[in-house]
Amino acid sequence: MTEPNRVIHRDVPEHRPAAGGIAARARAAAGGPQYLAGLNPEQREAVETLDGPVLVLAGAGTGKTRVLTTRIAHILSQGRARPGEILSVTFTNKAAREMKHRLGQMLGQAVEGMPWLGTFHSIGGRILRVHAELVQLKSNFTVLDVDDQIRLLKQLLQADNIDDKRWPARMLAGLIDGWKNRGLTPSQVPSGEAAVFGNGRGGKLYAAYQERLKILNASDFGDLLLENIRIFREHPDVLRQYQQRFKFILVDEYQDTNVAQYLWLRLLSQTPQPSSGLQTTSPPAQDREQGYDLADTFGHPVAAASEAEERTSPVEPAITPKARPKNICCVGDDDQSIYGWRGAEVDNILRFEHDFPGAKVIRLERNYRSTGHILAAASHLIAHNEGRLGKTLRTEDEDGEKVTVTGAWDSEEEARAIGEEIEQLQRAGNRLNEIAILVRASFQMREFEDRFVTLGLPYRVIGGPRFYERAEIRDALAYLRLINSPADDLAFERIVNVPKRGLGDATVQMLHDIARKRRIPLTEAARAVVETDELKPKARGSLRGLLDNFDRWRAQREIMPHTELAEIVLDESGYTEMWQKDRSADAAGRLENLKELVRSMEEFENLQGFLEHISLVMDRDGGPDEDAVSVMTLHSAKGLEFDNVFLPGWEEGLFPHQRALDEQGRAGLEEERRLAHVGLTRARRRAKLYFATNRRIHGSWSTTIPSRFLDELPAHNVEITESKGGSGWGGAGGYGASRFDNLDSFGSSYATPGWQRAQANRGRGGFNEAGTPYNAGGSRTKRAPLTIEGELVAKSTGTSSDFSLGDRVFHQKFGYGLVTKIDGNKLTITFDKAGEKKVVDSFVERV
DNA sequence: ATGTACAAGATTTTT
DNA sequence: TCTTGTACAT
Repeated sequence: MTEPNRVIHRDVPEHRPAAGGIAARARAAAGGPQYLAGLNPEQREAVETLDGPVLVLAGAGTGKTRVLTTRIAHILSQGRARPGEILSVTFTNKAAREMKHRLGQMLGQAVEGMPWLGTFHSIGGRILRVHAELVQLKSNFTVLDVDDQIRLLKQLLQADNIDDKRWPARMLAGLIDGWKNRGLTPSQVPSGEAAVFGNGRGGKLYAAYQERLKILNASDFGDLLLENIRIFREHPDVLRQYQQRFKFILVDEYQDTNVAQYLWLRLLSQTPQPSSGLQTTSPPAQDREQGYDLADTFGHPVAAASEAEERTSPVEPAITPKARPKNICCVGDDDQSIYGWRGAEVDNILRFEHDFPGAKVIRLERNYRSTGHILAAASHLIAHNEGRLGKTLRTEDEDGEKVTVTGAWDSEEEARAIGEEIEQLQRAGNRLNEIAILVRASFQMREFEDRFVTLGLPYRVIGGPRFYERAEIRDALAYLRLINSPADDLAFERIVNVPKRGLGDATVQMLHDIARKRRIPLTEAARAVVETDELKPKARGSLRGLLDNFDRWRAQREIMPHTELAEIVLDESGYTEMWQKDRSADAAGRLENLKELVRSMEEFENLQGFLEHISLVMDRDGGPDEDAVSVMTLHSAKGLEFDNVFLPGWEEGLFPHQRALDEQGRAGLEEERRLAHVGLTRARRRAKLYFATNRRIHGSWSTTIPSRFLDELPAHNVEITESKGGSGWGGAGGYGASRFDNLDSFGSSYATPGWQRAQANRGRGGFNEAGTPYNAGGSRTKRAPLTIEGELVAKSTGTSSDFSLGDRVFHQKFGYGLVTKIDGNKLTITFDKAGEKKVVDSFVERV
């Protein structure tokens, strides 16, 4: 083994002696411990309790991030640690950036000396790079993303002639990912899942996958942490170094950590024994039972290669009374755990006190974000969950406006109603940046986009494909990756025929066969093949040309700046040209993105540095900050806040999502409810809930019933409104009042779906399907008489659609037209002026 | 090697 | 209904 100490020093430049001055600077910048002044007593305690493990149970809007940043400032200011001795992990890059930004504001320059600030994966990756040789990698390994992972698996499946259509590579990738998140070896995987790989063969495929990763000098995201854990287990001296280095550990969003992250944290957070090295005792029995046993976990990811090593089981660091956990501070909210489906363990936070003996639990319960009504509604809703630690949030803000609940006929009307409310808010002086629409599933977004385009309302969709996930960026990066590391098969494969150069599947397949048989990377295989006659002359020439290009670029790399090299590569490879020739609408945008990519390279010293950054950190930065409504999923809204929040689609089957209920049962329901809680608590001043009675699911119309979560809201804080602005299902006079009775008042009528009752009781024609649970696939032919204020009075029908093909109709907005297609209540009409449109039959009138 | 026709499947998503 | 991926023909 090399001398990790030295290596680490190279890797951590901020650890120079000058760092000691930071505490002083920090104190000066903050004017003494004045930064503590604005904190309430709870927050202050969370900041100042520096000794021993601390769990901060922080509800929504209680100043979590502020506590974490202030805590770091406090540690520095007290001289308890130097920047390099603090490890702060967050869940997302976004959160890490936010933290860094705030620290910068608080400490000025000092933040530059704060290197161990980032996500689990980025920090894990960083440690792994330093000790790469311990897992038989070179330190410049590439990190595969999901896409690469899937393609690698496809290759392996193909090579092994495993062609099981039920389990395509993408699903296998998902499984492997899941296993790694849970810290499992193939042998520990639940039999149902293991069967996917076939008996015995499963291990082989997995082993082949891991082996191939090593040959390609690559790692997937799961391994960034798992290999870390392995190194820590097998090389106690390395572990001890990091244990000694990190005097303080801070973790944000602890409720979202998965098992691998948990294990990693637990290893790092122990105090090493000063005298006799690490304890070798076994972990507590409870851990073993619950599958958290460190010793059992992931001896070696490559099953075949590991057998020998596993028997010489290394010493197992464990938390014992002697090796006490030290200054770890985890911040989280069990009520905001919404990532269970991807391996997050709420249990981690629920078990904190058990895992870290002597832990102090501090609750932050004063909410600084939302008004009284919103907070009350959210708290009452979440109180229906059983498995929670329990917090009672309070606010000193005014009650504000009640949470509104609005019913709409269908999703289109829902979008229209929300659009009009937004315009109203805008007229009243609200900035669009302070308005968000949070949906459960991304397919809901389209309806809003359509509507906003019509209205000319600026909007932005958050959480679309990230910058670096775009095809053109990934292609360009593949070129650069391949220059940097010739062994990068996935990069090679990605660009070997992009732009088209006559090297199709057959050629690539051949290269694969050679590469795998000889256990060499594709590039080397290509080099070998070019020397033979195995390829047709045309393909051979083409491949040779490509290899020559790369040789030239690699040579140029030494003598020219990397940005210039990038431009040359994109140019000479014909890649830029390919998009220039492309006539499709987004080609210009793609070229623009490529320029942006080159521009972003300027910040880095060299190609290597840039690529390392890319694989772990690069994130699309929000574009220019123009005023626009945000549309996003509830999941991506976590951690954000807006004055006005619209929450459409509160219907059974959609929210709570049917699949969550089917697959996770009660746990699934509780997670959905937490999601609802997260949604509500994003709002500062106004929260507006919507449900539609009809929604199109996979193309066919279904009648839906309002979400049970609506029943779980406290009547006192909620107002039932009509769908506004000429779109409601009118005549809601007595409707509101009757609903109030059905809203939940603490502890009562949880089981009775009041909304369903209310609907059934209305006794209005047309709602004959209301209350019928979720009949997917049923096409709706009967409908209610609609009073559309300001528009038309729709037809009252007791029978099926009154329109027939060829009917001449009138529409308020589009004018006169001809019915050309009928689909349930959706009509396709060719309007005289507006052209062909799809319209709900209630908005047109036969003339 | 590339274009077209048809079937299947369609939450949430970070690194 | 619409997208995506695979099978097949050119």
